[in-house]
Order: sequence, then structure tokens, then C-alpha cells
Amino acid sequence: MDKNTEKTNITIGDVAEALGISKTTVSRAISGKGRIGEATRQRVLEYIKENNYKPNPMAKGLADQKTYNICWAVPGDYNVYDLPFFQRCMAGVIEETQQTNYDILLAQVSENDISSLERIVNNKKVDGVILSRTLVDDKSIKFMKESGVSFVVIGSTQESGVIQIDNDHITGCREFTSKLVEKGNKKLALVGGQMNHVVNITRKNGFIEGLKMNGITPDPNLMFLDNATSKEVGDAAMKAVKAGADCIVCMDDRISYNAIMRFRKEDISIPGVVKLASFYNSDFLSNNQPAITTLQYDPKELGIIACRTLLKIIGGEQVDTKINLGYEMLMKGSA
Amino acid sequence: MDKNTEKTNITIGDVAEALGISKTTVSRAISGKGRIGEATRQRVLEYIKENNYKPNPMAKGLADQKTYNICWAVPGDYNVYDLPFFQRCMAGVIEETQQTNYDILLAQVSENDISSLERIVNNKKVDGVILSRTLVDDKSIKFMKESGVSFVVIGSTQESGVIQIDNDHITGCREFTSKLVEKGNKKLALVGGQMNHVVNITRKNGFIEGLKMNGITPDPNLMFLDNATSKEVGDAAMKAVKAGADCIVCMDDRISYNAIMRFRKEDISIPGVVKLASFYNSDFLSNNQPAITTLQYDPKELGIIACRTLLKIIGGEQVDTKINLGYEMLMKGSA
DNA sequence: TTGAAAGCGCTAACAC
DNA sequence: GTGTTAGCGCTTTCAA
Repeated sequence: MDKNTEKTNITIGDVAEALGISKTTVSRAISGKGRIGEATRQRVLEYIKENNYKPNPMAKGLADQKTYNICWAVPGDYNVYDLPFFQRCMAGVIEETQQTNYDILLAQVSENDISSLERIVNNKKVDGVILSRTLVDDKSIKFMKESGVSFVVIGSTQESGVIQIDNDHITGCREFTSKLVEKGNKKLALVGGQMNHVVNITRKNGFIEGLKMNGITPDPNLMFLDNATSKEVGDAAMKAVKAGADCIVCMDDRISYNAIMRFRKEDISIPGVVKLASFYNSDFLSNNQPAITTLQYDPKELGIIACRTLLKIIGGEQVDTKINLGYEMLMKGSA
Repeated sequence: MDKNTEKTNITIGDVAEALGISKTTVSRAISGKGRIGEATRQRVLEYIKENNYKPNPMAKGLADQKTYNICWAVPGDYNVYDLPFFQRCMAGVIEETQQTNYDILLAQVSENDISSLERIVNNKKVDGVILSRTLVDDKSIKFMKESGVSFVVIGSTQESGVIQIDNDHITGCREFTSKLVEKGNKKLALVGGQMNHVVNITRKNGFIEGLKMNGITPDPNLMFLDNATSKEVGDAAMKAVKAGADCIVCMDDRISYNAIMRFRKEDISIPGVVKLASFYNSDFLSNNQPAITTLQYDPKELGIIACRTLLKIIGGEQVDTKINLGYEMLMKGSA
């Protein structure tokens, strides 16, 4: 067929007509379902290849009652949404969907605005949802549970019956803290972000457990939590130094970054004046001077596993409620 | 109706039956198209509100021959894809789609792998595409032109007939460079990223024009281009210093960051030993010490305008081929 | 092994 | 102003 007369949208009807067979047969050849003669099936497959047939997802979706889309819900909060962590997670989700028929629809959810998610789910644009983080008293989770649409969360939650993919933060933070104590740090301070994030609560608990394991009584005056802005983080880091901390544990990459920047400004040397370690680190800190001692997690893997798990659920498979991924301790120059 | 007996999927057919009218009438009440009695329309609207009717996008899409999705194509290259720039752009696109019926489907394109984009477009999952950056000899653009599917690009391209949303980099970089010269810098060096990015070529040209405007002959020995890794950038920055540059102009935030980190390592003070300015800056540099003098663009606005423009095209409106957005010069302590 | 026909939920001529 | 009907492209009984 001439390029210029080529139909842009050839349907199974066209294929059927051209081959003098029925639409049903064409459908069977394509889907592989139902019985069909090998010869016929080859003829169809060949024809659709040559004539560049592409299935119409709307029609298939309508017939199947499926969208072949999943939703990736990213945080919309100004101080979170462009963290490398979420980008890496997303890259994992993208990579995983590539192996399947599924594509990814984007939603943006903040603590108090989940309208974007609601719209996508209510409009039945997706077969399932991945929530990229969990909050305390999480509206997105509540909404998803009510919706009846399949979903998984990256992170942990108290809500019952929610499929969770998370790293083992409690164990990781406990052991990491313990290790820092073993290395001779006596007064460990903790500087953290917003406590409405479940992960931050877990990290705090892991930190406390790590201290106790080593016979150290956690000192509330050395724990600076719930810091939202970079100024708050910087101030908290300064207070920790003034309180005599010999090592500051930062809850994540943003906290570390803000603390480091503030110390630079105030001419406080790491690890000279105070040591510094992080409960998570991203590339943009990895070529810091000195290198940051960190407890490392693989965000991309989270995305991959979350996506794979969600697709299993959609496919009707049974999955574990809680999937735990590992971590790695990287001891560098900073602590 | 009792909560527990509530149908999860009520259709216009159900509504029609319940109200003793035809599906057409229900459709008209919902869409607002066609003539319909005010009383009837109110009845329908009220009923669907109470019974929580949600349209099925597959069915509507099939009938309309539309998907009500657009594709946001993000870079897949390891050293680019988590730059804050693209996140901010994406936030703009999300914000803009919120006002419409459209949702966003994700694709990831690298210089040599556009399979994700191809799949989404070939499978007709979207009505249009936004390419988030442009390359020299861009496969995505070529593919999109051939596909016949509507698309816009963020950035500029030589390809004919492509709708481009971009900042006026050439003017911006020229004036910014000129300003740096006026401030007394005599030997300006340029350190840049990969030259297969159109924007980097433009910035280089703007830099050169800015020098010429001030009677300075551009010195090839002070231009360090095509640096891919952070090490290459760092090395380039060091060479610039050794070559006697008094001010280093970095092509973007990643370059600036890498250069700053390297200087810190080598104990080269900014602006003491060498000054530093950036052709783009993101938040993660904004609380650097000293603050970075920069030519600023608004990525979110790019996303918003790109999305709005694409939707106009999809809606059959005529739009300008080239849409230019502005910039801002922020003179800070670093240069 | 293959086909006819109904149906997924919605839209849009075309009647009345 | 409202209803009838056909149709969007695909899947899936049910027959043959």
C-alpha cells in the first residue's frame, strides 16, 4: 500500500475484511485467546505487521473494563516534591511498566489537597494507584481505601489492609545509630523534618532504640524535630552544636543539605567541630567534602517493587501486606 | 439508596432508566450540548449528583475518538532526569491540566531510546505530547512529526513547523554576559554541559555575543564545553582558574553545583580567587554561600504555557510557532 | 477452527 | 425538547 494512501487508523474490522475472515478471528489471532488455526493466525499476524495495525486502547479498555494505566501520585508539597528520592522512585516505576502493557498517569497530592488523585480515580482513568509516601492520618490512603481501587503505598502506615513497600527503616536506623555510638560518638543529636511523615517517626524511633541498645538515655534536648523550612533546619543544627553534640544525625538528604549549608555559613567544620551522618543521602550530597556517612536505601528499587506488586494485585494475584527492602551503611569521612 | 447496595458503576443508561427518559437526554444534560428542557436537565443533574454518577472515560474516549490524556516526556539520561528544572516544569503542567479534562501520561526519553514515547503514541494513549527538552538532531521530534500527533516542545529546535516554548536564552545570556563585563570582569570563562542540548548551544552563542558587544574577542581557551560527568565539570572549572579566568560562567545549575563543590575541595574561594555566575539556578543553590549571581528563568511557567499551548492545538486553535518567555538577572555575592 | 451477534458506555445524526 | 438508532473498536458468549 502506498504511503500516502495508508490509513492512519486501521482496525480489526479492516484486517478482517482484507483477509476475508471475521473480526472475531482477528481478535483471537492478536490476543492469543481461544482456538485458532495456525495458518490463519500467521496470516493475520503478518498482515497486521505489514499494515502497521495498532490496537485502540479505548476500545479494548471499554470491552475489558480496564484502562491499562496506573497512577503515580507524587507529593505536591513545595519542600518535598523535587527531592531526588521521588525522581528515582518514579524512574523505577517507569522502568517496570516498560515491561508491561501499562502506562503511568500522574497525580499530585499534598497533605490537604488530594483533588488530583480523586479526579483520576473517580473518573476511572486508572486500574490502580501507587502512593509515593505515607503521612500520619493520610487522606490519600483513606480515600483509596474507600474507592475500592487497587493501590499500594511506598512507605508504612497504621491503616489496616494496606499493601506497603518500604525499607526497614527501624532496623536500619537502630543499627546505624548503634554503629555511630560504637565509633565513639557520645552525644548524638537528631535533626529531622516534618513529623507528619510516617518515615520520620520511624527514623526517630530507630534512633532512640539505637541509643538505648548502647545504654544511652535519649536526651530530648538533643532531638530537634519537625523542621519544615531550611532556616528551621539550620537553626536546629546550630542549637545541636551549642548543646554540645559531637555528632548530628540528619533524617534525610534535605536535612543534611540544609545543615551542611548552614555550617558552612557559620564556619563550623565537619567533622572537625561536629560530625554529621544522614539517614538517607542522594547524589547531590555524594560529592560533598567531606563525604557524608549515610544509611543508604535504593529508591529506584522501591519504585520497581511497588509497581510490580500493584500489577500483581490488579492481575488478581495475592501479595504480602508488607514488603521490606534492605539498606546499606556507608561510613565516610563526615562521621 | 443504601450505601451498601450502591452500584459502583452507574451509567447513563441507569440514569435514563431511573428517570424514565432516554440516554440521549441524559447525555445532553451532562454535556450541555444540544437542546434540552431546563426542568429535565435539572432532574438529571440532581440525580447524578445524588447517585454519584461518574462518566466512563473509555466510553467517552471511544465515542469522541479522544483520550483526554497528554504525554509529558521526561529525559531519561542519568545526569539530567532528576534536575529540579524538570520537576518544576512538570509541576506547571500538572497545575495547568487541573483546570481541564486532561490528565498526564508519563514517558521517558533518552537520546537513543524513545521506545517509551513510541509506545504511548503508537497505542494512541494520548491526544498530544509535550517534549520537555530539545536535542540537536532530536529523535523524539522527528518521531512526533511523523506520527501526526499534536505536540509542543519546551526549548528550541531547527526542525521546521515545531511549536516551541522557550525562554529567550540568546538575549538573556548576551545581556547577562555583558553585565558581567560591565562589572569589571575581564577574563570570562564558560563552563558548559553537553552540546547535544540545543539550549547549551544557544547559551554559548549568547555568551559569545555578550563578549563581542563589549569589544572582547572570545577566547576558545576559556570555553570548556561538553562536560558530561561531575568530574569533567570540576576539571574544566579548575582549568579555567589556571588559565587565569577572573569569572566563570556556568551554563546551568548542575554545572554550577559541580564547580562549586570542586572549588570547595581545592580550597578555592568564591568570589575571592574567582567569581562565579550561572545561566540558570535552582533552589538547591539558592542558599549557597555566597549566593550565586544568576540569570533566572521560571521553569514552572514553561510547563504551564507548554500545556496550555498544546491543549489549544488539540482544540483546533491556531498558535504561534515560537513562544518566548522572559528572564531575570539576579546579581548576588558570587560575581 | 471459525463466525454472528451482542455488548462495553457514550455521542451524534436524524427523526418526531 | 426528546427519543431512536447507529456506531466508536474490541471482546466474548454461543452456534455452527
